[in-house]
Amino acid sequence: MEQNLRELFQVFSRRFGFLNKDCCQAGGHDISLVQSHILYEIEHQHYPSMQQVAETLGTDITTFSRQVQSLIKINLVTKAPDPKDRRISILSLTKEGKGVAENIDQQMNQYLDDVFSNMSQKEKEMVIHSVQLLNKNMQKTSKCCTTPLG
Amino acid sequence: MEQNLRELFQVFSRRFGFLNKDCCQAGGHDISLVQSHILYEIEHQHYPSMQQVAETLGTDITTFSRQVQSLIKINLVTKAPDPKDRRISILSLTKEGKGVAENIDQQMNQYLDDVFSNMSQKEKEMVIHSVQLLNKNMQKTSKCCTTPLG
DNA sequence: TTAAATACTTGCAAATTGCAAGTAAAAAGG
DNA sequence: CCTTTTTACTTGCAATTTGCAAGTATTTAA
Repeated sequence: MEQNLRELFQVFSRRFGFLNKDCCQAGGHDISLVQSHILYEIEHQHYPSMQQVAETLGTDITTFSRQVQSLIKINLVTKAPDPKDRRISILSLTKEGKGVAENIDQQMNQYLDDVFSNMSQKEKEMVIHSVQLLNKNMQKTSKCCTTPLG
Repeated sequence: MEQNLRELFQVFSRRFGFLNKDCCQAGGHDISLVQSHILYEIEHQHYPSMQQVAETLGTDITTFSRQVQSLIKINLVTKAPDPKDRRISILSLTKEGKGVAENIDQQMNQYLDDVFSNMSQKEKEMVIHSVQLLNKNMQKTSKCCTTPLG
């Protein structure tokens, strides 16, 4: 049973990874998977700094810096110095960036709806509750695999 | 609620990705994440061909070919022509490769046990059942994100 | 018995990576 | 106040990883 645990998660995680990959190519601007994750995080965090997003994604800051540059170049992201601490760069999505992020999000949710459409309401609630529980416990067990910002 | 669905999965998937990453570095030979996934799949499939594993992982076959070469070089994997069709290369783990894979697996399971240790037996069963259900339904919905070998 | 398909490998050139070493701004210490 | 240290980020560079195009070898189809 324990053995199956990792396998279960591995399969799910891979499938979800494929979904992410497919959606960032089909969805909007034909951006890379890494870029898609960056857009997602910028949208979900409240005026995050470079550090914060890089940390969340577990990316080296130098690599991240360059990825952001490329996103700025294609006009999906902007970077502005924090007025209270000018070392810090605050990231946000441009109107176009928001569009792309939303497009990806819609596609993913459409697929996920499809996945859930074969479940009963009870099952759906169970699954959601389960993953919530999983996330909560993974955060608690900070022994491993949690960047400070989780 | 729908919006939270993707977020839920995104967070879980990322955490599990970090676990995989950490474990392949701590676990055995300081191999890369990609290599860790390859070892895992070779172990779990029954005498797979190059194509099969590459397909499962969603990797381009040329990239995969080179990754396998590097794993052969460090003596974790062997490649043998299929006697029934000599175009096909059958992959298997060396004794050392099995050791590394097992090491990684133990570390991951130890972490996962830890995560589950704060749950009741009922909760644990629910979570397992949920992810099984999720996997089953994701496979069924082949619209997207499933390589032929899933 | 020749043509087409399959399984894989190599040549390249582009993209991605991370460490080391930089700049610039803020915080801490004296 | 002025110097030192720390923090946030950027660039140089060299190594790795990537995928397309074009190859070889073997098998299947015609």
